[in-house]
Amino acid sequence: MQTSTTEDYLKAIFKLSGPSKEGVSTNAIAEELSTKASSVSDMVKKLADKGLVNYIKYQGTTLSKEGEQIALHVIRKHRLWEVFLVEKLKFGWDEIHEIAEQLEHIKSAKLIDKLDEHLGYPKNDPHGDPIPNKKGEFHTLKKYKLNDLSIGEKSILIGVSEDSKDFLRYLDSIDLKLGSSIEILDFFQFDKSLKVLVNQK
Amino acid sequence: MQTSTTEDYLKAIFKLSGPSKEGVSTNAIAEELSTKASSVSDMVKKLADKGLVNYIKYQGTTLSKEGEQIALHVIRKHRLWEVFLVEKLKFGWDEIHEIAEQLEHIKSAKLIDKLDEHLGYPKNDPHGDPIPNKKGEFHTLKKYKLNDLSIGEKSILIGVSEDSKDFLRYLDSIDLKLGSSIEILDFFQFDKSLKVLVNQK
DNA sequence: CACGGTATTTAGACAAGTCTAAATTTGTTT
DNA sequence: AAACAAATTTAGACTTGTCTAAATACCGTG
Repeated sequence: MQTSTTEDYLKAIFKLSGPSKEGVSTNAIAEELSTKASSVSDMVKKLADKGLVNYIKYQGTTLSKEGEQIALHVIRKHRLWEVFLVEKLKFGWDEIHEIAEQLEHIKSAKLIDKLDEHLGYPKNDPHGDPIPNKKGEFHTLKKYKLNDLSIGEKSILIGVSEDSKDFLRYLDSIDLKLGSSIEILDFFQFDKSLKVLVNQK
Repeated sequence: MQTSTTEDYLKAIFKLSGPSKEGVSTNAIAEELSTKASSVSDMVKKLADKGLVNYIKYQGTTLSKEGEQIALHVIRKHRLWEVFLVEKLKFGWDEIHEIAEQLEHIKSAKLIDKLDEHLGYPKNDPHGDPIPNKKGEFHTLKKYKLNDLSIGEKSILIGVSEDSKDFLRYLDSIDLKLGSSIEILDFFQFDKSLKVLVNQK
């Protein structure tokens, strides 16, 4: 059983791993986890010893199959708890990250199964990010773009003080559902807005 | 902010503190926490430095006012999560302790307030033990006896495979509610049953 | 291709908690 | 009151993860 620090590292490496198989840099991990590069250097060595990552000196780190499974499982837990906090406890979507960051480390497979059931098997968290299933599957490509989109839209939501459920409803209204084709056309840095192509229009 | 180890120690000391003000023995704490006496000896010294316990060498440990408040707050969290696990996630009452043992260390005052509200401000956990309020109050004397009773009854419940809600209903049926006078008349070691006086009869 | 700057790794130290083994205190028994 | 056993504490070591400072590797530019 891994420590919560191990889980944090695997999650960070997963988050920083682009679609390419490039190794994630030590500095990037350090920044993501608000720690020092030297600490990361130590840790990835240990994670490599446990077979959770592939690490080559000076060339960065990638997740092993097992490491990726663990990362996906932690992300699943994080996102399910976020749904719980918003849907059941009525938290604002902007307050939940820090709490879910703790809850994601609770160890009990049965707990997560029951939580999933209790929430009605949600497919996305309150930010619109997809929730991996028990096997860690979540259709990488399609959902990756949805993920990007949600980040862009989030900034706008802050401006108009909308709840994320409204955001999800908005997505419905523009006919954006699972399976819709999306293409990011442009990204405006000055206001963080996105121009996207939905279903060819 | 205290570590979860600190919280475990304070909770253990609280649990082992009888109604008297006797110091809790190092060995008793070690057994309760499945650790060694030497580790406990080290830790209580550190807890004393932080003002959370009163510790006199060779004479045991008691909680300070602040230490007791923290212990009660942890117990409050533990019991609220137990209610959640049974009432909302439909866990059996015998599966919840280990999970609540982890959940009790989650840090967020707002989370507990909202959880309490979501559960309808329950006064007792699924084992019948009282849930301290936000101030840590839970009417020590009266509830202490209820607590003892629930431990005795728990053994019986295991025998007949009853749910704790049934147990609470049973309590109602014999007219035992908050405020009823209770006196433990006898305790039979061989089958762990209790003979009690309820409302003078 | 050498140079300087950045990224990364190594070395040594530290904090929290734990353990084993040895020393000390307490308390009981005669 | 002396002696022994049980409880407790101390001493020293270990683990996990972190940090600072110093050493080393990598890489783009001249």
